[in-house]
Amino acid sequence: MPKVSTRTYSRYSQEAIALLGNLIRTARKERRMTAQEVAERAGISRGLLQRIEKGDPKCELGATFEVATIVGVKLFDADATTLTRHIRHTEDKLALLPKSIRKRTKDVDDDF
Amino acid sequence: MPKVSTRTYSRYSQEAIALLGNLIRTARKERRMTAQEVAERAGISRGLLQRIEKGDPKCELGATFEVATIVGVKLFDADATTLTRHIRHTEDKLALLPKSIRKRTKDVDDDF
DNA sequence: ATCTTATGGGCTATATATGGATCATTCTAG
DNA sequence: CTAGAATGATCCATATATAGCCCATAAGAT
Repeated sequence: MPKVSTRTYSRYSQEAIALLGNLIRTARKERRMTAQEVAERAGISRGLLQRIEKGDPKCELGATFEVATIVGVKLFDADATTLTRHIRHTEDKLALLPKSIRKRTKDVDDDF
Repeated sequence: MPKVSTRTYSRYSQEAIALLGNLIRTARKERRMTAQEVAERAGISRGLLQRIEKGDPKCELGATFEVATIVGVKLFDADATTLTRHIRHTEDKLALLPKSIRKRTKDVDDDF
């Protein structure tokens, strides 16, 4: 019983993924790199790169980010060091937040 | 013969993924949402959400973006409509770029 | 125009990510 | 303090993404 994978994506997610793919393809061409070239550098197959550039949601997060990095598309537009700083910041923030979230037993009139 | 998957990730990619995970977890808690809750809404398992928040590169791109969207972490900080506009823009840009990249036969002194 | 290469698409086998269950632990609310 | 819930971690079965072919076509260079 195959239990087909029914996973849906919100419009925003789809658009974001598609945009990322477009940015990657554009950056790659601007840098005059061949698909084969980038794929090799990223340690992935050319086919996977194609899917990433096309905006296929079912790709590995790591592979996608790696490719983006290689062609110079900055996620978070910041260098690695800055990212590290941001990470620390979020960690600090996390430390202040509750470890586990408890759902209100008594509905103290929530948002709506 | 298993031919173990040896895929490496640059420091930048790792940091970016880790940061994204942290942002997601932080946002989730700020919104007082339980892991179970978010996972259900995203149509994924709690285990996968855990890995996403932890910054595991081997997650589905779509699942990750979907979760980010649900907890309100904006990739590209822009609404869906704006993203669509950006996509069109990159498409226009792509139209101007060569369809296929030819590697220079004669090395006409490149950038450096 | 021709030659060469990059790209796009399809196919299969295999590695692997994911769902789901379980268990221990930590945390929160009362 | 206590009860219940959320989280973290592990394990297994299976759905599925990926590599690595292939071929056809398009597109750039000469």
